[in-house]
Amino acid sequence: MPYTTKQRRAVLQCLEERASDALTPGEVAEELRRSGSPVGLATVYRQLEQLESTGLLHRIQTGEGALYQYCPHPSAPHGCFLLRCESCGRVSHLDCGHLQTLCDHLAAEHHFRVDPRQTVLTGRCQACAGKEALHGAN
Amino acid sequence: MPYTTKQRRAVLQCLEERASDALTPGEVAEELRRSGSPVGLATVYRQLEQLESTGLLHRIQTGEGALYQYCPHPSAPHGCFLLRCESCGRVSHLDCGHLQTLCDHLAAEHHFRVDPRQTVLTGRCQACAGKEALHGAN
DNA sequence: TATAATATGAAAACGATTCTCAATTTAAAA
DNA sequence: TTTTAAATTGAGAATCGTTTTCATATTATA
Repeated sequence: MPYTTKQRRAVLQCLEERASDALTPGEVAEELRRSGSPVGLATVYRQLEQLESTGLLHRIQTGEGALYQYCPHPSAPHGCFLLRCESCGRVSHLDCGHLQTLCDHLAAEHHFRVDPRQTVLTGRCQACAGKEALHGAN
Repeated sequence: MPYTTKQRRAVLQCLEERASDALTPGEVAEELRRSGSPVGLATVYRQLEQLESTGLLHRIQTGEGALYQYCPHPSAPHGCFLLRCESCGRVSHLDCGHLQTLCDHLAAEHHFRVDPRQTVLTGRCQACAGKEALHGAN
């Protein structure tokens, strides 16, 4: 059974305080160092993995590595989906009936059970879509 | 402007012949070596990247690295979504009106434009969901 | 052909992540 | 409280996927 260590609490608190950001393990370690409670990078990795497996954190896999973000409603009945803007990197949470409807449809008609915890809808947020319409598209 | 080299053709042909599989760059290189037209790993990476950017290949990012799969309909009007079974790893293509409806809804109500080419719906296919119901869940 | 632009491949470099292992901390038992 | 066994820590080494380097080879064009 896992022990409750001060490193574990520090990692979770760090992500809770920056609940609107998705951070890399390195950024978490740096943040903790600056705030005066340094945690070894290996331990940061270990704790992030454990906290994710219990549902307290979201994990977002990008081409450059993993991001972790605090999960605001860890015990939602059906989990929640993530929207990630590939331009600014921001991740937002989406709890929308239409998505549930789609998942039901996929299960019934396409024999596929989507796992919301593993699925990230990637695209453009409004702000970034607007900017790119002005300047040259990307 | 890119040249049409024999390595480029070999990489694309390799993935076309195994259109139902998502392969790692290393697996592509190995396959080519075995089939008698070896291509350097660095070149495999370069060609996969280019072929993906033209829409001929899908790219799926996993925790262990990237997978590439032949795209059966590269010029679909709205792109297509991918379903990936996190148990057996198989990737299937989904061209479904319900998904388009959802994307329209997200754009209209949530101000977010999903990019199908960047989005992978991860979950369990029927076969794997069935197996796991029998044996211990995973 | 001659040439200029582009691609190749082997090896080195790189960066994210995992592993190793001795030292430390935790939680529960005595 | 002390003891004890299990679990965690952290620094550095190791691993692994990917990118870069650069001299050589290939491609398309003049």
